[in-house]
Amino acid sequence: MKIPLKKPVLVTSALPYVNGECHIGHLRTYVPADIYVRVLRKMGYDVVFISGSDTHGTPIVLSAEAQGITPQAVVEKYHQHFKRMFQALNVNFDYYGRTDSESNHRRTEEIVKKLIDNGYVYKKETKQAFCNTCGRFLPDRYVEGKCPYCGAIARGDECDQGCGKHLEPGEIIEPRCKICGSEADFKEQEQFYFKLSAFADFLISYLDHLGGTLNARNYAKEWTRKELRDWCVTRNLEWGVKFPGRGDLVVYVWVDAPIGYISFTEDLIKEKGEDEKEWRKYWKENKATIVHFIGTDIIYHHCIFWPAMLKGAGYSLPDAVVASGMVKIDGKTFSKSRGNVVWATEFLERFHPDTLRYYLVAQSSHTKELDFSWDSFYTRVNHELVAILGNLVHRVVSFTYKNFGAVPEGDIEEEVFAQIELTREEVISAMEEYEFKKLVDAVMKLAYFGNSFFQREEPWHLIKEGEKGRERCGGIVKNVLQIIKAVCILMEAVMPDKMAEVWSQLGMESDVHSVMLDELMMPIKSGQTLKKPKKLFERVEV
RNA sequence: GCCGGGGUGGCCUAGUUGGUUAGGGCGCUGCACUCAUAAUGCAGAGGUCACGGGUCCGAACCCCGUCCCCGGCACCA
Repeated sequence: MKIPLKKPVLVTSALPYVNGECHIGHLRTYVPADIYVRVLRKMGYDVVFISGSDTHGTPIVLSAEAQGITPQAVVEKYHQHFKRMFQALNVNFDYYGRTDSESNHRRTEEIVKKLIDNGYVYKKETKQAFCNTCGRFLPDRYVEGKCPYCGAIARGDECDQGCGKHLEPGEIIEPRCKICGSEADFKEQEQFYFKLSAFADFLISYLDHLGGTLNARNYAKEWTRKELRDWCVTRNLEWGVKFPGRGDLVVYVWVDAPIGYISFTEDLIKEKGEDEKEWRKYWKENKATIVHFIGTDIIYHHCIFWPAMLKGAGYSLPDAVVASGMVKIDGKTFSKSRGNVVWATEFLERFHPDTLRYYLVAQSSHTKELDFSWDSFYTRVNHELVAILGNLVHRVVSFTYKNFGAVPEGDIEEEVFAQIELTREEVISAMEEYEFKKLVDAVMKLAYFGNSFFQREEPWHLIKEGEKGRERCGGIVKNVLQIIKAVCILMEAVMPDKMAEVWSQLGMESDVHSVMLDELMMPIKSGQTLKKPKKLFERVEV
């Protein structure tokens, strides 16, 4: 999707649910979002990048109980953990909030009230499983019993191991509490529902124009072909945003979580000291382009539920939803309980964050499943980062440093400019397609061209062939330094630390993080002193 | 069951409206080079594009049928 340059862009990254540590599955969504933002800025866009912790909901309450601490304490612990991880990985949000903030409570209440006023939320009596031992209502997923259709063991909402049928509340036979194991029974309980069914026509036409990746759009369209059922948007919990006028109910987490996108924008505006009304530009007046980065697991919430809520409450609608595929490990599904998981901390103790950033986008197309294996990681680091990119930088900078000490005189050849220009175009179209693999492939191809060019011209011979040879040699070297400079600018979004290192080795004075794409075609300055070369990446051994 | 995405040389994979000898990477073989982290460069071998039929001057790509793999199926973050 081409984004109009005149509008500001708001990029959001899915909110991590803070009841556990960060793993590479999370990063598969956040790293590309960060890359996207960095490239957009280099292209001249005015971008705001936000995210935050999703702090409410039953799992956090249960996890707190299990540890004998408050939900606040659980949230605090993992909120800080995620903040540290993002910092360590150079995922630079302009604002990273949390959904239990005062501003998010206020915005959620405002939106829910608006939905009630507009007639999109109604009251309904439902049967709710109640555990007498735990003394509380149970969400359907914490109810276990027998399927009334096939007799298999089933969950409260679905016969997940038997016939696969969806179960209505109250249908399951011999319900038990999954938490304590004792018998549960059903009680009548008042809940509030969101009239999703009223938005069917709206969603069908909305999805036709929605930008982003095809997987998100296709999944969502599929839902609109079926009957859209109304959503129960309240829960019997203490922890969460109180439903207006009801002290005993909180709103369902999927209501207040995406509203975080709005309240975090407000918080950012406030933090920047701008006019408090500035956020309206993004969320009320349609004056910005809104892009959501998510995983395929929450497409339903972002492409169906969320736009319907926004529409119903009179807010601006997202322009694009970019959904990344799930991560597998050695071909197997992620599973914390089976230990089939790679934690971010574990990774960062052993490797540089930029190698992970590179791997995550280089390994597979964004919308496809990514099958992580240490073997494929080592191959990419050793054969691509060390052998192609690191080697190009090291051989050329070393050679120049030793023989010239500074960038030599010479003109940039047409062939080199053409190659850089081609790469620039490939990078831009990769962004329009949300294909981050195409970005790294294009830049690696440019590095490959650099190696090939250097090899072909054999400057190590020229340098020994008198004054004429030395002059010619300098010209060659300058051309390859220009290629490295271009690689730096284009790859900064993927490996910000490493490219800053190269930038400094080249003796550049500016900041590679804020350099624009226009710099690509500006010849590197002759006479600029190089820094003492250092290996860029270390080989990793199996 | 329904829906979606796939099945391309030993492995991974590109192929956007059908059009010259189906691209790339890993691995493999040979040669060159020594500035560089035994890194690089050049060249080469290797494919009935799941299977059967059809449309067309022409199909990996379109249509029909068959087989296989993966994912989703709603209140789950």
